[in-house]
Amino acid sequence: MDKGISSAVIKRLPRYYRYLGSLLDDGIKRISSKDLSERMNLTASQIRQDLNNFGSFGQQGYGYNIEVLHAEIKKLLGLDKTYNMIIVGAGNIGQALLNYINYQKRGYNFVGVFDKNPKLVGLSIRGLEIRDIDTLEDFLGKNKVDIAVLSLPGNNAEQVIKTIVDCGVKGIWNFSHILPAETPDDVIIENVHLTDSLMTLTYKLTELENNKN
Amino acid sequence: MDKGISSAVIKRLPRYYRYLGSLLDDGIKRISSKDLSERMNLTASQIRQDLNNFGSFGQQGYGYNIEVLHAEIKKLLGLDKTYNMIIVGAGNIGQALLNYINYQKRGYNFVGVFDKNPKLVGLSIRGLEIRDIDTLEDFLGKNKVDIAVLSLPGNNAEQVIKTIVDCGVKGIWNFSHILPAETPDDVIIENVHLTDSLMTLTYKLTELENNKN
DNA sequence: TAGATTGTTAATCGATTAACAATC
DNA sequence: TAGATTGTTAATCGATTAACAATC
Repeated sequence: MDKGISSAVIKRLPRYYRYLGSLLDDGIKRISSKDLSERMNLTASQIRQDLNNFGSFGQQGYGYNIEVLHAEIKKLLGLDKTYNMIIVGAGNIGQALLNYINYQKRGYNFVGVFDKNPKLVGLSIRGLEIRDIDTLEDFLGKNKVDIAVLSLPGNNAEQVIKTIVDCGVKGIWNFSHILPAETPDDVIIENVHLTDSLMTLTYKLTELENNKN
Repeated sequence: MDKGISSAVIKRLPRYYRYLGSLLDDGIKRISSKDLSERMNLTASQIRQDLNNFGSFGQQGYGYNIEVLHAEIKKLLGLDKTYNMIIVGAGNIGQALLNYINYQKRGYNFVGVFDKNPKLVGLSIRGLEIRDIDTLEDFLGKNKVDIAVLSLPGNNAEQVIKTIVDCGVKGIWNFSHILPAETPDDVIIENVHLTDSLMTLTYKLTELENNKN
């Protein structure tokens, strides 16, 4: 039913959600597409177009009820549900995510942390014992896991992805540097390339420098 | 001179750089736009268009010399230079980045880490002593810093951004949740919203679920 | 040379912006 | 009611794809 929404629109949804959340925190009740567009640095037209992909959430002459719109987008993003998650790779990034995402108090339920380093296995972070990665397959057979976070070095990631996919996990949040292999259509992989982001920054810094001369 | 390159193209540059690096590692010497397009899941046309924004790096009948092209893109991304960097916020994310980016052995030079938590101040990570955030302004007055990494809670970030900008730092890699304030045109802020990425994943998982029914 | 593949122009496609009737 | 602002259609803009002459 929601099929065919352009990915440009989808990528803006979390941003709408953040801005609306912040307006809610400020106790603001309603907003027009024009006001929102000025805050978000978009056009009012684009906001209305984006939202109308999903429904008619506004009211002529009034604008949008922020609470309602926020809740609608929350639902669209699937944030009204809870997700069982595991972290594969308990290094700094894995630990950072465990602390950080937990803190957000959304519906993210961490049910397991895995690592292959014997020095880490057995330790606990945030009340979760780090398990040996060799027990991953067994664990996945016994527990429902919706999302696996891959925060381990790239060379190990390939085999882990295979295991995870074979065990029926549908969502992969991939911080590893592996180049995407073939995965089934019904598995969603979201790749995070932090270095890409840093390179974009250095590109722009370089451009700035060049334009000065 | 490089002014006016579309941001869609710029965002693809790091990806080209990664793929070419991986080909280099595999000892491959040359590649045609067609072959590369199949590996990267783009069209050959798009690759040629993208590259020709910056110059003519290929050769008819031959394709592209991978080593040359990789080096060219490296230069475009400003990765042939070195950057002095500081981390503001020595929590999990800050520490993860310090370890992780260092490991990459590119030209990223961490020259300082700051936090306001007295329990952290004075400790060392990766040979860098964590300094009190109150000494940030003083430090910036005495040291050239190109990029500041903001990995601290949003509520503190606003004041820190002001200090950093006032002290002439031109690049900000922002992991905090602050909504972007006004900054001068010659300051580049690259915002990383990890939760946005996770929300995109849950959106797609939800879409998948909906389409099944 | 013949084949391969680029660089580049033209055609197409999709996304953003503008305009406005509908209506709260 | 009059003013404000939506939802939506049409116009514009920009990015991607196709085509092909140039040339290694």
